Amino acid sequence: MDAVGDGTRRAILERLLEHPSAVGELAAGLPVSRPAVSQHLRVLKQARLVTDRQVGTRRIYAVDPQGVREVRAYWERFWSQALAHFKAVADTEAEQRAGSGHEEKSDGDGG
Amino acid sequence: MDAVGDGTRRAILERLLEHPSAVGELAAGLPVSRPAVSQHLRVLKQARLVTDRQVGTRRIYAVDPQGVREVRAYWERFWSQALAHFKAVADTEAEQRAGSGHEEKSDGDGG
DNA sequence: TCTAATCGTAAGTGCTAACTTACGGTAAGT
DNA sequence: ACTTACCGTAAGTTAGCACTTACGATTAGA
Repeated sequence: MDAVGDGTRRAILERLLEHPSAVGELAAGLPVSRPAVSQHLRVLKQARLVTDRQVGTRRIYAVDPQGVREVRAYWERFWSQALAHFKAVADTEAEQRAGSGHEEKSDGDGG
Repeated sequence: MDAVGDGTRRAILERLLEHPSAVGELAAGLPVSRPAVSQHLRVLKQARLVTDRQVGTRRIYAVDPQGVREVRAYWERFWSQALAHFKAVADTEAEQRAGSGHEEKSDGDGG
């Protein structure tokens, strides 16, 4: 969750989705230093979103599809429950109104 | 995204999913002050996750199911693409492995 | 108009985390 | 063994955010 909350980490994830990469390669394509990327990768690794393996002096990071599925499932469940709950309540309230019209109000605030 | 990244905001959303509430009511059930809730509601409103309407001196906030659907769709698309992309790449690499090894290329960075 | 109730906003504070520089460690080549 | 390449981590700095207190604005009632 926190893992995908940061923009840089999402950029890293996007890169890794295309193909596994070493830390230096990732840093070269991002506006942050190599240690910063390394630290982000640590967070992603703790979140089980990436895996790493050593190849010579380099460390290749790759997306862990299993972790992606888990995070995705978590959020899908969250949103689904949210919508389901809302739908149920809206339905109950509609019955309670029993004939009263439902109106969506717009705040009209421009920003 | 940022909107649901904070725990307090998620708590507010959970409360609002049960039924629309005024700011004071929300604050009374949370361990933060009323202004804090008000600021969180501002973020949720900017994210189109809640709507508000004035009732007397009170302001009633409610979940905007349309916004919830949009945010949900955004993330579902994100994760789906991620998994789809990964699957495609994994498949391609599997074919490549069938004939030759896959080697990561290095490009010297200036440091 | 005066008072009570409710809310948003401004100003200021504390904590988290993202970032950089500096350093040490490991692997490969000569 | 020496050098080069690549990386993770520690230490320190800085920016952002969540929170609180203080204040002004709006609405309802007498």
